[in-house]
Amino acid sequence: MERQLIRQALARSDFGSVVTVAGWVRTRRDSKGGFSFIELNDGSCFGSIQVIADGDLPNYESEILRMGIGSSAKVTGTLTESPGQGQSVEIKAASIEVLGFADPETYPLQKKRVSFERLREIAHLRARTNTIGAVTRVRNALSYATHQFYQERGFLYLTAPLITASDAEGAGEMFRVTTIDPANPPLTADGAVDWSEDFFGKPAFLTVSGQLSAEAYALAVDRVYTFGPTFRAENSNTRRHLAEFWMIEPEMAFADLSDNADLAEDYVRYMVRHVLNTCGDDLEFFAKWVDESLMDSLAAVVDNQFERITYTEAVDLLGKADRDFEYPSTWGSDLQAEHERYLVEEVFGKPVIVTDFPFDFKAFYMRRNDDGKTVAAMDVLVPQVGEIVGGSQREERLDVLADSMRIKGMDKEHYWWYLDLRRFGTAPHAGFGLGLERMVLFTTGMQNVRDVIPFPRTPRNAEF
RNA sequence: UCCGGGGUAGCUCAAUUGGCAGAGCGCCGGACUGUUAAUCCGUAGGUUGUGGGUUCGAGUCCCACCCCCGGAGCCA
Repeated sequence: MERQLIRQALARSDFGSVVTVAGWVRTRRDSKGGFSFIELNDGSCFGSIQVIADGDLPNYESEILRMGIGSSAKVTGTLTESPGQGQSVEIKAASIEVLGFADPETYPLQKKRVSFERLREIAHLRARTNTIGAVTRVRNALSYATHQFYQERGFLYLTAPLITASDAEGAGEMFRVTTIDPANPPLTADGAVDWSEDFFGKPAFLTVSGQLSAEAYALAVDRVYTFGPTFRAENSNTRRHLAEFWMIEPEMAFADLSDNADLAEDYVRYMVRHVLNTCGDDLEFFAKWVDESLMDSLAAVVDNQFERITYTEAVDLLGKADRDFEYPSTWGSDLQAEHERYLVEEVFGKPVIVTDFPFDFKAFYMRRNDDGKTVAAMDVLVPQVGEIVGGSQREERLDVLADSMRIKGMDKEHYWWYLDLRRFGTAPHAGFGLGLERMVLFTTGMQNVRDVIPFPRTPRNAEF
């Protein structure tokens, strides 16, 4: 007898057929009429399947009545139309094989709602909850849609290295990768750690971005995307930041900032459509229990063009705003979170792409505009989450790039190969990074990135 | 890292001026029921984050530290 996923069994209507499913008990309700209702879930879909366990079953008293929430079982029985409310299909069990009991005294999940904070402490079990199960399926759908979107458009999937010897990729503090024994490091003559003795013969770190690698490949095979983990050793304690997170970074040759913004907008809309098409039950759950405005937010992405404004226009809008900000916005200072939220949530009510930021507070690789003050950068901002995409047209002119690096105080020697890309057959190109966890937040209405990645890494937290 | 809030039963929380540590839910036992976050009755369940201090007496006041959450910064 072939076992089926519960998703497949629930979709059937050939009542009378024999089916086999397996999963974990979500609830058990006993009837002293001599039988029990067992809701079994295997994570293949939001719903559980109701199993009717009759008292005649040989192991009814000995096992089934001891089978609490979290127990695992394999059930074979007859698919029947359910007379009860809340489900159309159920299984009248012919046999129930208990695979693993879960002691209700010590099993940490209960039928009642458990706080997200508590679930983080039992991250190895939290995927068995409605919410985290739904998050897991949406996250998967976004990943699938990502590959589909880029593959359809001729982008090559690029596996960028996770270990880098660039000591500054321009995006925050880095984790060091070393094989040196910290208790007994090799030392130079002046007593400092001798990194030339380390595994790579120089200091090495976990990557903060695959962008530089992606640029090299885009300037050879036209368009690529990376999709992998990224690491930031910042002491960030917010609901939007992780020390290890997943980022998708497309990079296109022969493309400018406008092409880049088009790609980002198409990509985000593509993902939202895919989730709407494939995760209906999960979204319904989020809209009911997590974020009542979720469907409106998603509809705003599908039905509208994103608003596009320049940084300068944004500062003007903020200056005219009829409200007080904690920090005033002046041209030349970066937009504060409160400014971004005002623009996205109050002025436009849909995603906003802000472009052309001042050179002073943006990265060295961004292409300098003709005005001499701004660079061809862009941020995509969405309601609730804020910045979900950051990108730019890259500086393809060797002399300008070298000048920008000089102004930013960077050592050109470390970037010799990056400069080579401009020295030999340079071309206009552009790309961006999209944070997967932030995208999951946006598509689920969840509030905290720590709840939308399987095992979150944050300062002082890497238990699982 | 900075600012604010918090840490009391398995979970979510209460505890007046410093005066006998409580409730709901869950678990367990019983009743009842084609049930749906079932309902009703009952039992058990505590090193009040850690370490000091003040006091006849500290969950409560003082000092130090740890951890969690939210906001800010860093950014995706």
